[in-house]
Amino acid sequence: MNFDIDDFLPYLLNRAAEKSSLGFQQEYKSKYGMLVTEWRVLFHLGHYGDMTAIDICKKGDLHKTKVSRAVTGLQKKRFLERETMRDDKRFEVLSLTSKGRLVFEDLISKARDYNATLTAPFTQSETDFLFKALRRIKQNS
Amino acid sequence: MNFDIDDFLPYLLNRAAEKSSLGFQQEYKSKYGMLVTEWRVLFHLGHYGDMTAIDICKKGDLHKTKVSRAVTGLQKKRFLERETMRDDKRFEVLSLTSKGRLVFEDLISKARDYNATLTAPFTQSETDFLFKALRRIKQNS
DNA sequence: TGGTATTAGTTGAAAATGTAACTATCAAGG
DNA sequence: CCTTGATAGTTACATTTTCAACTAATACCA
Repeated sequence: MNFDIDDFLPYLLNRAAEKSSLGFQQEYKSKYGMLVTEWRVLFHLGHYGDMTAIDICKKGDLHKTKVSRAVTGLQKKRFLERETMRDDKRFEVLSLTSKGRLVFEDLISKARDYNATLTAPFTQSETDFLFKALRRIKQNS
Repeated sequence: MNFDIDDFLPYLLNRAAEKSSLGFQQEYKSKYGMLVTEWRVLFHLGHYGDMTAIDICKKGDLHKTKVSRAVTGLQKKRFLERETMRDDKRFEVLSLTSKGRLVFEDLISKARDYNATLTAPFTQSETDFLFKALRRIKQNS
């Protein structure tokens, strides 16, 4: 077995991830001045509704310091607001502002298009398998 | 279409990549004190034989500053040596030392095992497709 | 030959990330 | 109550990464 660079899954995954991220980066970066983690946090809030930071950490495999900083950044941009929970003051509920929601709507539609472009070379069942396999790798590892 | 977090390919790829990298990290990190990029450079040299830094950049999608620093690190560990090319003094040929080669042999066999574990849930043809698809995504993006 | 543009590789500063320690709040048990 | 231990979130510091500028060598071309 000729074990090539592209045969080592973690490395191949990493390169595919980086390359595929590049094309979408300009959408949130140059247009809205956002960092990756900020876009991810916005994604969560837009998609799942109000959440606490720790919810986003768990759901998105993100470290809490990253989320903490992203939340600060999004707040500075007036994309979200935070409110301490009354019954447990350790928690802060994060919610998008109307401005933040507009940005989310714009980006999510771009994301859909971009996703479609990425999966265009594959049939529907191939795409389904690809996603299923990646989720499995993500969970098992 | 319910566009979930796990349905956005760049993000899913990123998470799969990070998770799958974790398990292998200890092999080169705790055992040999290497960084990811150092392991990747070692991988290239061990697999393809002597190369210049720029060759590794192109082949491995690595930025030249990363490679430059990784080469310095590997040299300090006495895993590789560099020699300026006589006919074009801008280039340096990088070659593994015998010590470096031993480390490579150790790690490459671990990498093979680890790869097998990761792909264990899939059939051979599923695995083949997965790799083919990832290479395609890497190239197309 | 001489001037300009490229290319290989390095370095320094700024930005981002990871780690660990920290504050504030709450829960549980005596 | 009061202590101990957990949890949400922030902050400080060290490590990495990124970006741009730099050196040294070569290529191109008038």
